[in-house]
Amino acid sequence: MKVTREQFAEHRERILEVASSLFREKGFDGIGIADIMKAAGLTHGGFYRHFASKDDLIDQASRRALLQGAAHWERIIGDGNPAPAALARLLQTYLSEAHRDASGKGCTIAALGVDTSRQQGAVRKTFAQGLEALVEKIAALLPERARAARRRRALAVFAQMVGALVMARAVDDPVLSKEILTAAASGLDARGAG
Amino acid sequence: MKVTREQFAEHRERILEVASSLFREKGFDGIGIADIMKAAGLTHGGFYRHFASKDDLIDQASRRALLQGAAHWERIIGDGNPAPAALARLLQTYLSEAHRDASGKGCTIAALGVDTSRQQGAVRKTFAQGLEALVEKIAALLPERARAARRRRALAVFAQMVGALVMARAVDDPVLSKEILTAAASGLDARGAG
DNA sequence: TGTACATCAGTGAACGCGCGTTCACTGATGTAC
DNA sequence: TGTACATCAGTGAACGCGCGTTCACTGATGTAC
Repeated sequence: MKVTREQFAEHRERILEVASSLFREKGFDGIGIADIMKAAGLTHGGFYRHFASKDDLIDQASRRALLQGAAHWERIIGDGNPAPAALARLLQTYLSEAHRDASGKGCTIAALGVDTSRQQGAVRKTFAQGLEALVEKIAALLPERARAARRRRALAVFAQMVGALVMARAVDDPVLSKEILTAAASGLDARGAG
Repeated sequence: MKVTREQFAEHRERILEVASSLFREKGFDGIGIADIMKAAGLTHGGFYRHFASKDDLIDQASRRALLQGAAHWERIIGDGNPAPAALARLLQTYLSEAHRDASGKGCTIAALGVDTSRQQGAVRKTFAQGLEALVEKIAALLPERARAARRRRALAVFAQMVGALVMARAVDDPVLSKEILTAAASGLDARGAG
């Protein structure tokens, strides 16, 4: 049966929300339309009233996840003063066991970057834009005078964050996993202060 | 028809070789048994004479890819003297556009780390062991006196390498992609020399 | 404000397809004598 | 060394299953009057 315009919009939001989480958890290939719709409290047939295809959902859900990630970073960073403390807060949160164990609610770059590199179409551009936004937030917290130097180091810092999370999630040994997170955090803290 | 013992062993090697490459390129879910066997010059039916299941192949192909990766690193590093030059060589190779564009022949951690974190079973242990081996090779090139400090920084350095490769592959903008690789390389070079 | 009706969001069965896996069969291998 | 035969690697059809997508249908919505 038809639903109100508001309900339709709510359903769409719910599908995007659920999809952005399940994609991050299980990968683009690891979760199907039917399960996403079920998780959103709907049946799979109605999916195509909201999205043109799974690829369309992949792009839009990724965009949403990246935007929410940037908003989350903003909350952690606050006004960004003092910068070293704000950067330390970001690193501590990002390189935590909690973040490692909650991929569905966590960083989209770390969770879906590899999946995206295997994808063709709109998602790859969406990812580049999402990545740029996060890199800029890191750059704003770095001490270098020159804008180019800040950006260069922001890219390196973010790479280390993403790589550490990917590695910490891949290994099965909890001691090694924690060691990876700690090593990356301490390495970046030491530099962030300099 | 039956084949000689040597041919059987060759076929097994060829399946592993092809699988280790195709998995890295397309992910564990992105390539099927039939296509792997076809790429190895065989038909899919014979697969189960060689491996118990796809999961079994995933584990064994990953192990092979990780071992070959370690061997490749050894060739790049050489005798490891002088250490800063050896580390610089490793970074230059790892963070090259060639490596970025050849995921099927490249680093298994960067290509399949995220896939592995979604997997359960033997692969995750295989990955932890493979990762340990690579980290040790980096640690041996670092200047820190204390073993623990070398290991800590080796983990951080490797995280940055992996993250940079993942990010460089995910974005569609070739300028940004190259920028990521360069930023990570210069960041690590500066520290490696210190 | 009330009524008639076109619209369309949602349902669930059905579609074709590709997947991992199984199976009967083939015929070369390699062993027993 | 030669022969008979059990073994088994490889083939290709077939299996059940889950996937993305389509479709006829339902009935509440929201618009035209």
